[in-house]
Amino acid sequence: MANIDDVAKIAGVSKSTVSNVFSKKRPISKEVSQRVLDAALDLNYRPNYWARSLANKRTNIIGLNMPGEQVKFSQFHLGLFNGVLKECYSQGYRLLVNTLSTEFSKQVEYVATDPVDGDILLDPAENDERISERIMRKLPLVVIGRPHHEYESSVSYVDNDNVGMGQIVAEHLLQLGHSHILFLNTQKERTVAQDREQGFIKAFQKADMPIDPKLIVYKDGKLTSTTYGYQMTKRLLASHPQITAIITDTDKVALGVYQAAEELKLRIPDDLSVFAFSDDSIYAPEFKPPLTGVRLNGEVLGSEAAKLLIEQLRVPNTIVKRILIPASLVFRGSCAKARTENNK
Amino acid sequence: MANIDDVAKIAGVSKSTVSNVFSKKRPISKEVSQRVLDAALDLNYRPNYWARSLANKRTNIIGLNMPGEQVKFSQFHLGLFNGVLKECYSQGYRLLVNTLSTEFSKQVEYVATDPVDGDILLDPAENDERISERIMRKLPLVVIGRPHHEYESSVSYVDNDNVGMGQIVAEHLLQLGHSHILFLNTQKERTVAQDREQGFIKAFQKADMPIDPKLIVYKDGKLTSTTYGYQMTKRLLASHPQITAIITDTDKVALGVYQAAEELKLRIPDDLSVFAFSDDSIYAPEFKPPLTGVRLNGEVLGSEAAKLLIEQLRVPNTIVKRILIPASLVFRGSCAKARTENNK
DNA sequence: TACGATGATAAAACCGGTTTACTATTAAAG
DNA sequence: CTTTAATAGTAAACCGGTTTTATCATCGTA
Repeated sequence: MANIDDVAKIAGVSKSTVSNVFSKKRPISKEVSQRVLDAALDLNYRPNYWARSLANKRTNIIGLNMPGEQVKFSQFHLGLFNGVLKECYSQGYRLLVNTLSTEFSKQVEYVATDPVDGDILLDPAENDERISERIMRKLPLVVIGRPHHEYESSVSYVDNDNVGMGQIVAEHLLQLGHSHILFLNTQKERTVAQDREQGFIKAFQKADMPIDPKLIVYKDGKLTSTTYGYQMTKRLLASHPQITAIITDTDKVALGVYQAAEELKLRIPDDLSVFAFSDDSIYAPEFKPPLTGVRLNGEVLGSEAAKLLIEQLRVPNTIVKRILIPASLVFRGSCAKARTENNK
Repeated sequence: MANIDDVAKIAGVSKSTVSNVFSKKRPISKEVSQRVLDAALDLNYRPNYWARSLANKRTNIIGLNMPGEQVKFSQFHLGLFNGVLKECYSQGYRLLVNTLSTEFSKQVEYVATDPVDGDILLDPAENDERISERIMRKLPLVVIGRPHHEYESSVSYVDNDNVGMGQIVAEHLLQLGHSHILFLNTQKERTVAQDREQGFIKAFQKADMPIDPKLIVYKDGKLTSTTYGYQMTKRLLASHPQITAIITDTDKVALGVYQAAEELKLRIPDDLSVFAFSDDSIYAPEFKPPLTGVRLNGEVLGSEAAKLLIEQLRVPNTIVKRILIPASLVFRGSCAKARTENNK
């Protein structure tokens, strides 16, 4: 492959002139410019991306980083991904999807700086090494989802309005007359769990209704989602027969609820209303009855995150920002008015 | 950021020794190694990705390239994407998604070589510049989908077994007693159209049945898929009332067929069987009746493509390969036995 | 005519690694 | 006790760009 020296020689100019013709960092006279471009065309020359990045200390690539072993993209990620790409596309950035196995990235011969100008991080966890590492290295960073307290004020992030969502959902069910609502929350450590719960409680307080703390349960990380939904539904309905509605984290959990309900001969939604956060799955409409949930705007989340990051790259030292994306309910038929004493 | 010279100085060795400790290209004694690693840890040093790439002429990044303006990933792409990522993950490659707007990539200041070791190309087109360009530059390349004749024998590719699929579908319908089958094919220029048609015809020949060429129609690029399905169904059913089954390209086309059928008061599947290639959409199960189609193994397609490419990168001058992924029918209820004269 | 200012190009240093060619040391072989 | 071979490490060149500094011609102005 031809390099910048070859072009310089053919065009009869110095390499710095060729460089400036391509990078446009300094004006080069029309005639010389043309001579250089002609020579480049002749030799089929293009500036080398790596050499340029090395000298520029910029790559025009942003990274999308998902936690180690989890490589599966879901429907929600698809939207997110489309959002990020849309933004990259229009602003001239490439996207590097980074899901190297830890096995690889720990080996000495693979240790290296990341080949990106900045990163979008998914699913932040408590004491997330990925975050602390990037802060230490001063790498521009935007997190999708709320990071834990330790980083919350030092890192820009974009998140669903989980508090708001929790509240809206609870209010909706309260208005339908449900007063004993089982909340099958996700793992306690995750920030989503805490946020949704907070909204849930807020709705009860606003309505001046008492909350039974036993009706908020958390997923055990070891259980599969469906098993979790199934087991908890059976257990809690046995101990708390007053329950008329269940809020689940995902539709997979809801599937377990449906199974339990069938065994218990409870009709949905007549005897039991079921609600699921995240409308992201392709299965939601296939439930019988179709599952009511919220629409997570993955695409908006993605594009906002990308915008935020690119802004950081363009204008260094931008302040830390938080963006909350509101979500809307999607009514499908798995929620109904609470059964009253007479039709019980 | 600390660089290799800093580390060398602290550890009291030359930079080439540091380089060899990290790249492991030459053995360095245990003690010196340790001294270097300690110094690196102290300085929080990591080898610079771009400097390394420049010297090595390898990036360990593979590119996923979609045609210019089309940035939307669909359900099918999702599977494909998961397949590619799975392979990257286990083989230590990063994935660069490349969807820069042409507006950007044509500007002189953005012209550059691609920062990848090789590319996976989606949706090859006739006279595809992306292909010819990469062949010229000798960039390793794997195409997903069958490229046109000009490149077919010079480029490795992975594709669905469209010929086989066309044949299986036609055979299935023939066995159900349909003899007048309308084939709403996609644009004539696309290789998928040609392949599926070939399989379709093969099935008829094998069954020794005549084909009415008027019953194979092609999509006009300007129409939306649904309009295409709707208009063609109305037109062809009017001129050829013997038609008892319709094969469509996608479920969007099928939706148009369903609409037309409803207007014509034809019941599906009793009066009219409908089949759709590609099960990739989330809508297929939501049709009434649910749509019968084929399962495209996007994930397999993706992982096979990635494997092929990585093999090319590891072993230069590997021969050109073609991989066909078989697809399987998914029966859902939109196809039935052909109506016979008596129940017509 | 001489002066500083301006603009275009060139020469050389630099970005941060890898690699080649060479030297010094030690071990094994004859 | 040499000779040969293998091992460990280094200096310098190199990968292909960018950038700083220097050079030189041209121009307006005093």
